[in-house]
Amino acid sequence: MTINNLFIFLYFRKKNKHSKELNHLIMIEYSGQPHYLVAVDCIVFGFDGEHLKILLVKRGLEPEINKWSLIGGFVGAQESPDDAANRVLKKNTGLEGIYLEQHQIYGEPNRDPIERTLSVGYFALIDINKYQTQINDDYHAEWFLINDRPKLIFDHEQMVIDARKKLRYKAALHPILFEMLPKKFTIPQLQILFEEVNDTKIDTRNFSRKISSTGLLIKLTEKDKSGSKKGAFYFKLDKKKYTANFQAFLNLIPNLKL
Amino acid sequence: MTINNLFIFLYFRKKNKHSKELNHLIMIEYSGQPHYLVAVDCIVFGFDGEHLKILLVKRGLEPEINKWSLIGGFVGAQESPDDAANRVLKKNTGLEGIYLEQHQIYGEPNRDPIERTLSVGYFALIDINKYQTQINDDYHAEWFLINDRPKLIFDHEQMVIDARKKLRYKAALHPILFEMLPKKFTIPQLQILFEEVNDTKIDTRNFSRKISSTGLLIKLTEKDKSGSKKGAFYFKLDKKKYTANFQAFLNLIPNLKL
DNA sequence: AATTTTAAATGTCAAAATGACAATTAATAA
DNA sequence: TTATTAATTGTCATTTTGACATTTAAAATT
Repeated sequence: MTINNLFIFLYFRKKNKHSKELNHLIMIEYSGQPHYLVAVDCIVFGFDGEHLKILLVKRGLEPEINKWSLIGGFVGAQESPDDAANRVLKKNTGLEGIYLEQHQIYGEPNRDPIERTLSVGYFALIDINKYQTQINDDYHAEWFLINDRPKLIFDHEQMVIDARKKLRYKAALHPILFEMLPKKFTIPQLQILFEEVNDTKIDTRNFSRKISSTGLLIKLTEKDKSGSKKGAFYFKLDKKKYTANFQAFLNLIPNLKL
Repeated sequence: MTINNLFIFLYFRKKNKHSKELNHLIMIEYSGQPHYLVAVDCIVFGFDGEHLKILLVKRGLEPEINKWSLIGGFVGAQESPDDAANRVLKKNTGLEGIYLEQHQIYGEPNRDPIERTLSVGYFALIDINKYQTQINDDYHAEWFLINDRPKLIFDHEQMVIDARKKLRYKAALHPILFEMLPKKFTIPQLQILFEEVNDTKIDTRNFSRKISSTGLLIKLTEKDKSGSKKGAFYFKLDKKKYTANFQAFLNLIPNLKL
């Protein structure tokens, strides 16, 4: 009998002094159940202005030590899975307040060869530039092109595939891709990001019309001259409208097939 | 040291005979982690032709025995959470092959007062008529109007709220509501279901135009005379198109706000 | 048998959104 | 001054949408 099970027993002894039957029932139904490790794994997406990337780390524990893996960790006793995901993200990127979304649970009995572990998959979107300023090599994290990533441990490969699909889905309906851009960005930059995520070319004219019609962008006076002679105007998000319209549909991808 | 932890130790003794350091690392990082119970809870939606309903059961174990709860159970050692959800659904409804979708994990440290338990929330859609033929009273399951349900245990109340929101979201984009209708159904029936789920009135003419334009329905020669003198034609799903277009957007709700 | 009743099915039209395509503009480089 | 390059803005036919009205089929009533 483990400590946990003992605790249950005492708890109901106290509450139900006169019911032996009840104590018995608890022991069967609740305490006899198997316990598992619970982990979180984060698929961290970034955008370098040209391509979609993911952040991977070299795993620091057995099994599969030194193999590339998603950023993850076990869920501690005093934290929720969401808490755990935020914690490991901060540990590995130095960033707080990252856009983080619970995605799917991975729970095949033998997905971890050592011991049964269920993993809650998250996907995270971060501004790659923010990260680079805070980079420290303590955790051997590294950005990879999404289409040129190393083999990953366990079922992490599947997690990346699933998360990418979900990112595409979500980004078609909600303005989440801004999370991967700097505060000031240009329309051409934004379009490249959409094209990368959806693996498609978008007509420049129709794209900017749709983006403008959302009313989410505020045009700045400054221009980004790095990409062309003419320069492209910077925009920033209208945060009030962003929050208010987050659930609104955008449909930025023509002839969308998911 | 529990049996599980011992197992890990031996596993790496064997694989890494010459590395004491490695064995040490495993014990810290892997075995020292807390283990939790993992459960599934299913929000089962049904439609009786007039109103949206959910299926609840009287809980058969402490704590909160005899209180109303979602259909749930612990994840067994040899099954995935998906397996577990299908198992408990079959046990409580007699039905197999139910539409089932992983929804969200509920993992606040103190959500279960006895012992830390994480629960994977699922939502399920079933044809309420199919169920009624197989009903047995062994598990005290009962249908409740979604808007007139009893108080639920733990965080099940929140689960229902979340699942309902998700159902609405999903149903706006994908043809999932057919899962709650009999094989033969009429357009007016379908419309009432959409109205129930979205808590709104839809214009009859525009609705049938949109539904027709999906190409998902096949008109039958038979009519349902129960609702009117004229009778409404039965339709059935074009299963090939249903499967092929499942991911396609429908946007059946005008002025949708999620 | 003709008429009434009821809900189902179909029709109209102006406004908005979409997709395909081309011309103009602002800045630097030659 | 001109050429070059990418950013920006524009046109138009087609489709989709939302608001609204009429017709139709069958049973019930007179």
